[in-house]
Formats: sequence, structure tokens, C-alpha cells
Amino acid sequence: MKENIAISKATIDRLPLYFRTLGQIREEGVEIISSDELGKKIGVTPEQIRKDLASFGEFGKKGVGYYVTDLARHIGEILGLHRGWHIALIGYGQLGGALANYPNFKTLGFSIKAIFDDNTAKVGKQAGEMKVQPLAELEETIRREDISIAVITVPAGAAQAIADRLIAAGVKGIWNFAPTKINVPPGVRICNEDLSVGLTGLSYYLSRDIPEYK
Amino acid sequence: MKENIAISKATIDRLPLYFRTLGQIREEGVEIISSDELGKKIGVTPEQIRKDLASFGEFGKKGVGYYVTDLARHIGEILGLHRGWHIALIGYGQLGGALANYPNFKTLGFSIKAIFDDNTAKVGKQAGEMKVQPLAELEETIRREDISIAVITVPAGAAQAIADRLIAAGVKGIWNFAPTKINVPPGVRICNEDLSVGLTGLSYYLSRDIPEYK
DNA sequence: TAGATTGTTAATCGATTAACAATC
DNA sequence: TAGATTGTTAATCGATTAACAATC
Repeated sequence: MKENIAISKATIDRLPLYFRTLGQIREEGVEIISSDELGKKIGVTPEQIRKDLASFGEFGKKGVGYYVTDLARHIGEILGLHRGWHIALIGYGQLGGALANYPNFKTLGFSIKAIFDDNTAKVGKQAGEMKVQPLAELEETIRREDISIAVITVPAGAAQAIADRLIAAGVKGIWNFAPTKINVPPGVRICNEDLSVGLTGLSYYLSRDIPEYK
Repeated sequence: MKENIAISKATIDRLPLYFRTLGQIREEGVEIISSDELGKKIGVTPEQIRKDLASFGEFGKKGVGYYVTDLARHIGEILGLHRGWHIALIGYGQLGGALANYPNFKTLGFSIKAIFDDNTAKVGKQAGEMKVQPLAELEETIRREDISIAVITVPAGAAQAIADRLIAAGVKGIWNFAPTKINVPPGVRICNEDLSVGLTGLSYYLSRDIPEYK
């Protein structure tokens, strides 16, 4: 692996796509794939794929292509998926429930170790193999379960306060679904998943393609 | 508005952030804001904000700043939110349910006009003001309700076939939550919302910051 | 007028695309 | 060996940052 070379954010964003697609291709029994074929499946140019992969090492064989299983394993390790991150979910509303049961997360090696909500009607409810816990137990549980990633699906107004508590308890990464900016200290990673961006973007482009009747 | 100048995708992605934040600021009773203050709230440089806005026109007043209400209205129109898009939801699982009730969509001017699922146990269920419809009624409903945007939350294997039917019925924009590539003809916009990208990205960066114990 | 802040142009930075030597 | 495909370097393209004239 090449060290000390900054990898583009865009590259990191494409790795999960490569990883997922290689998994599907492996299921189909394909053992070797070229950057050209993989690119067609994903909708990315072959040069882009080769460049992305080359920033981490030499995983292919010239004149041949990439060994599917081998490459998938390498990418999984680059992404750190083999670590089996412990995650907590804060906010057990409809979105929280959907995320808690999203099968892809388990596939990717993440395991939800705790679910919190401050609504007393929800506390104690069975959620998969876990019970929804009150927020009062947050700090103790984060430490006990060695949780380093938290998913926030609470209302915007509550997000910053929750994040502060999570970070104080040792969480290092926050996946934020609350439509608000969360400030975090250095050393803590935040990823904002703003659902309105995607839909609003569609609205923008459609507005330009579809004439407006007035 | 400046015509014939391509606007960067990155700019379009920031507009919803500006729009949302301006709405919050307006609620607080603030009437005028500078690019500097707005930038601090959002986490974007003031130059970036001015550049983004300048690609659509002159909305500010030199030496003064931007009128909050005025700018919010302009951005809303740029994004086409005033059109009140009719949308359909296909796949009424947990994620579909969460999206159907996501309050932000109504705030942004989108209205869900139909919900479909092929699971007979779900068909006929009450979902807000609507009933879940069988897929057989898809084409007829899309046309009748003048639906131009569809949200797909079906399993990966079913996504392409559903998309083909939607497009044939007149849908122009697809917001895809299925973890798979969907091919669409020219003139149709697709936006992929791949939830695993965000979480996987966190894993990558945390892997580099947090030492691995072996 | 003086201070503040926009809108715009120029400079820098970063990412993608193209080309090709290396080599399986 | 000949054909195929990678990994890498160079060229292009696009986006961000910096600087500043315009002007409220």
C-alpha cells in the first residue's frame, strides 16, 4: 500500500460501489474481471477504476484483469470493513427503525449494539435482538459495548446535544441524518446524510427539462 | 438569471443547504445576512456562497448582505420547488414508510400522490391519507395523478424492471434507494441514494485514525 | 464620506481523461 | 510470440480559493 499520498474523497466514495458490485459478480461465479467490464456494470470509466485501485496498490494482473474474490477482499480491508465496527443508533423513529433493519449493514460487517430513544413509549420495546434504551444509559452503554460509530436520526434541534454526549463517551464517527450542521472536535469524523439534497437536485434538473405551465 | 452557463453539480448540491438554513434563520427573525455569517452557520466559505449564488443572478446588496426571505424565495425557485412535484413511492417497506412520512418533503413542496407495493399483505393498508396500491395499478395512477418523480425502495433485483415501467408511464426523475445501478434513457434523471457509501466512508477514515489491534 | 460586503476575475488546486509503456 | 490489460505519467478539465474593483 502506498503511504502518505492523500486519496481523493471521490475515490473513497466509489470504493463501496466497487465492493458491492464485485460481491454480486462473485455470486454469479465470475472469477476474473477487467476494468472495462467492471466499469460497464457500475457506470464508471475503466481508467477511473484502475486509477482508484492503483492508489492503494497493484491488485490486477496485466493482460488478464482482476481476480474478483481477491479484489473484493482487498477493497474490504482498505475500507476497514474487516474490523466489525460496533455502532449505536440514536432515535428510534421510522427512519431509525428502517436503518436498524437495513440488511446491508450486517453484510458490510457493521453490528448495531445499542438503540436509544428518549420517548418513554418506545423505551423497552424489542428492536431485533435489542431493547430500546433510555438516553440516560447512553454513556455507560457506549463504553461497555465499545461503540465507535453512532447513527443520529433525532430531530434537528436535539442533534448537537446528542453528538456532544456521544463524543464525550468515546464515539469517533457520526452518521448524521438530522437536517442540521453538527460541530465536532478534531479527531471525530462526521458524515451528513441529507436526504433532501437528492430529491431537491432532481427537482432542479427536471425544472430545466420540463416546461413550466403558467 | 444567466443562461447557457453550466452550473456545477457541487453548486446544486449546496443550494438545498442554503435554502434550509435560510428558512431556519428567517424563523429566528433575522432579515439580513452576510455571506460570512451564512457561511459560518453552514460550514462553507463565504466566497463559495457568493460564487454559487452569482451563477444565478445578483441577489445581494453590496455593503449590506442578502435579504433572507428574498434569497430563500429565489433559491426555492431556482430549485423548482414552487412547482409542487407529484411523487410516487414504490416499495412500502420500513424505508419506504419512513420516507412517506418524512416531514421535510412536504415542507419542500413535494407531495406523495401514490404508494405501491407488490406484497398482498401490504396492499390496501392505510398510509397517511393514501392506501397502498398494487403494482398492477402503477401505469394508470402515474398518468392520472400526473406523477413525474418516483422513489424506489424495492429490493435491488426488482429495481430495473420497476424503473422501466415508471419511465414508460411518464416518470421523468427517479430517486433510487435500491443498491444497484439503474439504466435510464436520455431525458430521464436518476439520483442514486446509496446508504452504504456514507457509513463505509466513516469506516475508511476511522480505520486510518484508530489503531488496529491484532 | 468611510466601512462593509457583494460580484467577478485571476490563480490555484484537485480530479478526470487520455495515452502508452510495461508485462502477463 | 501476439493480444490483452494493467499501472502510471502527462494533458485536460472543472471546482475552489484568493484578491479586488464596484457600490451600497
